Amino acid sequence: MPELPEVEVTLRGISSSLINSKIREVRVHYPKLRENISPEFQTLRNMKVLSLSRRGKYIIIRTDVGSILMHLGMSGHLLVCSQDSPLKKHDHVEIILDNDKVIRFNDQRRFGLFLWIPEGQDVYKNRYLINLGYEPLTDEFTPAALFNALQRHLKKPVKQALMTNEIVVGIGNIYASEILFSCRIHPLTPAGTITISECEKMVPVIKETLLTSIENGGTTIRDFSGADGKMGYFVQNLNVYGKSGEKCPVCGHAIESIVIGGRNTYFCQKCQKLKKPVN
DNA sequence: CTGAGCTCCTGGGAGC
DNA sequence: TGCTCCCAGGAGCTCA
Repeated sequence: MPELPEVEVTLRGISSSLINSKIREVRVHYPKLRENISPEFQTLRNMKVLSLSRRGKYIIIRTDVGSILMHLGMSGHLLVCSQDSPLKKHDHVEIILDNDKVIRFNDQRRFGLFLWIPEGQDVYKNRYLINLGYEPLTDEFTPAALFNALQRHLKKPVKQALMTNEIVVGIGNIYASEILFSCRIHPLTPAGTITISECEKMVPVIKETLLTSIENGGTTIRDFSGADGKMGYFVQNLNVYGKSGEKCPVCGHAIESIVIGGRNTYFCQKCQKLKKPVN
């Protein structure tokens, strides 16, 4: 479910409740997620929340005694509610605050991650974060940076390369299709043949696509919602994702879908021509 | 080193 | 109506 915009929307949604408050306790109802939730969580009491940040699709809540590292997986979301509201199915973890609010982590498919990193350990050196690539919304993510990163994955289809977190973080299956459509680049184009001028086109499109989606509250397909339970509206801005057989908004040709790396990929054959191999 | 494929899990929808 | 099969927005891991 969540790609970078959905995680950012979630982060913004929980931040006002968390900042300047204390986590009274963390209640774990079902520990078996992607990784077993550490029993240490149950022993934590009255932690002061210092900051909230995001790295790729990971959310980091830093407190005075350590950090919580979270990932929403494919179906996870965080919901802020009052402490007396009833638990829902798949509410696996509750972060109980000292301000009458509670943040609930709900994850139907249990691919989410909930890790405790004690104070003294560098969160960013955690094995989940250490190899992550460029943060797309920062100034370091430039056309040259993208070009160089793609050169390390010569044969990989560019669509798969965009989804590789060691290159750039936060772009999942939906936005990868959308970004390539906006850039008129065929998703099967080998990453190594992407030119610097194509990177000059792609980088601003990546930033703009993600930012626009954040402004629209993310993309809701099936069950994504922000921390307030509201749906995201970026789905109305989608051009090709999930629209096979429908008309391309630019040329009217039918949108096609193919499977790349096991994932459905949507594109317009006419607008996104595959380049002829050099030689 | 790279890429392909498998894996964790539940639920919704299609097809019979 | 009910069963089975397939698919889904992630990403780490293993193996060739």
